[in-house]
Amino acid sequence: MKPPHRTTTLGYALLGLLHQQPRSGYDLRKIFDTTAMVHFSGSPGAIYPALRKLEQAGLIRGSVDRRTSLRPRQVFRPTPAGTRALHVWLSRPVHRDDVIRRMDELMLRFAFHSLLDDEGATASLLRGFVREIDDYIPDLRAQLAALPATTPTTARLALESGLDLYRARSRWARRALAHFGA
Amino acid sequence: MKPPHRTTTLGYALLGLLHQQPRSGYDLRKIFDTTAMVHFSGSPGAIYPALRKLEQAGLIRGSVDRRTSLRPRQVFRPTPAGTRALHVWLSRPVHRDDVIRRMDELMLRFAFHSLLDDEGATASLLRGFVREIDDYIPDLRAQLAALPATTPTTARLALESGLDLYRARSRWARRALAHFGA
DNA sequence: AAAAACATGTAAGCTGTTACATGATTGG
DNA sequence: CCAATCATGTAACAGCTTACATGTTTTT
Repeated sequence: MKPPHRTTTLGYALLGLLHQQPRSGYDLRKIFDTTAMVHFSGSPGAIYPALRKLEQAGLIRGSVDRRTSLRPRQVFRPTPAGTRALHVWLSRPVHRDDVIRRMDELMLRFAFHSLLDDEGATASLLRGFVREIDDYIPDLRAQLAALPATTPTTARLALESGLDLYRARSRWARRALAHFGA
Repeated sequence: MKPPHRTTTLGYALLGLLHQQPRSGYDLRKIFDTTAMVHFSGSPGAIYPALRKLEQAGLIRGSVDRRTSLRPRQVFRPTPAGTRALHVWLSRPVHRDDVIRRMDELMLRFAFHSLLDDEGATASLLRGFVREIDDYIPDLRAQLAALPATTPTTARLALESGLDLYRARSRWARRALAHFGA
């Protein structure tokens, strides 16, 4: 029996992009290199092995395009199991750790959320987002207040910046909620 | 001849914390587990090997505390070479990639910047920060404007959130600049 | 004719994760 | 006395980076 296979954040990013339309490894690399999805590396040493793993896990399937050409390319598309895995991932509830340690993955999840085609689910994700952030903000504020008087100015300002960003995210999510009925 | 040894972001985080005061591996783990420096893992499998590497590179030196006790602890402090390496890192100019792909490291650098005790240098870092962000924002805005009409709402909103955060960072840096004369 | 972009991959090595392992001291 | 915290580490593994490797097609 195979080990369970944990899909990485990069794996879900690839799965989500392939759900939009079938693409080759090269297409995916270009996206990571040229769009705002820059925090993923478009290096071939990351993309091709990740595609291979998704294929082995049965979540995507590749097919050779332009077979006749001397420069063939392989385009990948999600299998039904891949689509299911993507839906499960998108539907995960928001936990405290998602907003503290995995904000990037959480925003990626949100970015692909439309493909669930369920405004209620998206509104629910956003409410979870707001809930966990608003729960965390007082913690940060307390940390700031508890800083010893000797704390260097830049350390204090860096923490204030973090607090600032969480407030900005909370406001953004509240505005975003307006797009989804509830 | 030894290979050059590239200090990782975690390495600089440790070096910076040890510059504030000598600490043990356990002290450092606690900091990562309980304060806003949460995006570093406090797992022993990360901390202890990282300390070992810094020691081998001659950047920190450990000394056994409470030698008599049955529960001794080893406290580390930076060597002169470690302090120099830290200063060089803190003094690096801000590049575009720092604000796009390495924002976390850049903010860590800022958080420790006070230890340079050079308000001019800190102001310069902040000006570089503002410059690169304000240079990047129009790019993001253009990407948003260039999004095809068919782009799913959540994808668009995620990109807007990113833009939002960069604006918040720019405002923060301008406010922070007021603390440093220039 | 050359450069840039297309297209796919492998190999070595480093970092970090997860899980395991051990034992001491302190507080309730 | 038991649980929590103190304190340090190792081993197996996964993942990504960097560098290398190869050849084609399009653009200048």
